[in-house]
Amino acid sequence: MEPVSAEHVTTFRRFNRYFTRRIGVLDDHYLGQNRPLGEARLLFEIGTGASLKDLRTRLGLDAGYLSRMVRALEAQGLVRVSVHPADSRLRLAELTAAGRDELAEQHRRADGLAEGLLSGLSEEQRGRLAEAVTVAERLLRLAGITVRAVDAGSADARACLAGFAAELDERFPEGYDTADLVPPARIAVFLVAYEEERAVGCGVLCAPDADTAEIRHLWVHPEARGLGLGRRVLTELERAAVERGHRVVRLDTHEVLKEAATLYRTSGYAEIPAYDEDAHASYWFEKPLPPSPPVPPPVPR
Amino acid sequence: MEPVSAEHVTTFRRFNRYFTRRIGVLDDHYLGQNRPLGEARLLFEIGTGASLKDLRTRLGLDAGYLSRMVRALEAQGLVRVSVHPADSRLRLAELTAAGRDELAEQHRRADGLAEGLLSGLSEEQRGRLAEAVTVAERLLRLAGITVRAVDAGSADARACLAGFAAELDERFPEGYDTADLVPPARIAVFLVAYEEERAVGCGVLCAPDADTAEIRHLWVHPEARGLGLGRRVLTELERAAVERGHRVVRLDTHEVLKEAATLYRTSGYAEIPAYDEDAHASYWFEKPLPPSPPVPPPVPR
DNA sequence: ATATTTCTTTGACTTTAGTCAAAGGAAAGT
DNA sequence: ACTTTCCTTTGACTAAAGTCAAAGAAATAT
Repeated sequence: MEPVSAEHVTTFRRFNRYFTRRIGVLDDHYLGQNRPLGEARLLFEIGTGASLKDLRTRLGLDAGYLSRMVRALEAQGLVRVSVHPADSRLRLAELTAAGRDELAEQHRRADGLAEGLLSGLSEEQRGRLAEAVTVAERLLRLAGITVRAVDAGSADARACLAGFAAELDERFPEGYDTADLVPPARIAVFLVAYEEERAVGCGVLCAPDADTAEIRHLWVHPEARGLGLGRRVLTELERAAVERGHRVVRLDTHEVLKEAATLYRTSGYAEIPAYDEDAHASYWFEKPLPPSPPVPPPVPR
Repeated sequence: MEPVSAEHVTTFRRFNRYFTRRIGVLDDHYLGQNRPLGEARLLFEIGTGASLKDLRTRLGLDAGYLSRMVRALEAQGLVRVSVHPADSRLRLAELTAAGRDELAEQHRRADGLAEGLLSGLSEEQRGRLAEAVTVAERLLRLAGITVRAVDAGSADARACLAGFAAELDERFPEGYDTADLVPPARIAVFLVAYEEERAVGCGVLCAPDADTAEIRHLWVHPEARGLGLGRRVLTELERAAVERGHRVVRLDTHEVLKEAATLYRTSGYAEIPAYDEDAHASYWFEKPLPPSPPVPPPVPR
């Protein structure tokens, strides 16, 4: 959309360089006592147990290389390897007590180093640093999330709807039945947000008529909340509605979903009378859309 | 001093982990086309020219290893090596045109990646990210700076005083003569601030009498400004004064040094009448010190 | 039931990274 | 003038990291 200013690029790169030089050295994995970096990383990644396949993709390693490393850790008594119960082609790696001990020691050292570094600051400054890195992490995570239109029947789409329904079921005193989800046939656009290939949010656009679009099932995975992802998906849905030529978009929400109502109000939605008798709705909102299609974006690249 | 809260350690470590995983991969040096990381780093570090000795300490490499790598780059036509004009034991490495081209390409790629990442955010979010990383970088730099008492005649002490004098000479219309510096014999404590072994600031404590301490030549290297280092050195000087049993500390400053007066005022100093006729002073300040020695700190560790 | 795909293991490599010690030329200390 | 220290080069290594291909066992597709 907007071009990225050179100043922001410079600032960000300066930080990257400084940070990797200063802190990268104090990276957790370099603290694996006398262990080669690869093994230390592997130990860390196995954590509470993982299949070799997972480890391979997570660490981006060659299959042969990984196999040997895991066997080396096994020979050292740090890891136990078993056949995966569900699929006997897979191997499952888990830490032994000794492995957990070493990992714990690794964490203790990392804590010690971080503590040493932070001790050079006053408590107030530490607070400001903590806040700054929290903000930076949130924004970096958000920047790495992509929102894509997917088939409403795809596994990711269904997983998101299941997450959405499970959460409403918990939040509503009367529960929530997956039958109340919008039927796939009525879905015009299904957006899924991906964070590193994991589906972490969704939103559905329906088209009750040519003028009107309706947004439903806007949901963000609990682990991806607080990043501003809800707003991002909402914006993308509106963009899709504009592209499809709708002139107004409406949606409903319920008072138990406080954050939602705030999001809609601050996104230009105005409350309107009920347009249906959804049992799970207590507010109805509407927002006019700009004429479609907007000027085609200048495609910076 | 104050213990570091576990929460801050956790927050900071979480960020470290996330950042090195997400961004470390996009580290400048990994962008050295098909070049081994070591060579790419070396190319980057040579930049506008450096002695092998410098490179060795900056990169922390074995002398033999470095020598071979430089020769390899030379064989590839990226680097030119010559005898150092001032000391013929040293070798000077410089980039050739081809070397500069490759480095420029490396930078372009890094810029491109950073831009791609930032393009996932709105302009407003990018601004917030830039601000957050700027704050974080400042605080991390400050945290890495150590302030130590050194001999007033040491090279670092003299280098700082020279920097201080040169700056005043430039700022004062009438100039500043190094003869106006406090004579070494009258220096009770000389503190130097080190950032990664580089002297980046200083402060002098004199002791006109048993009750009174006087702070002079408080200075921070231009490249280390904005970190809060001036306040840090000031605090350390006051601590030294308390330890030595002084009951009050005074200092003077001049109106052309605006930042200084603000620092003193916000550090508990009150303006007092002139206690000398220093040509470079237009304000005089004083601050009472707590009784000495303060309760010995609880030494957390 | 057969072919194809997926996942892991093994063997046989290469490249990168790094260490250590000896040696020689140049500068600095005495 | 001398010894000592500093800086670089060279030889002779080792360890870590990574690649590629073949092969076998298990699951999936046809």
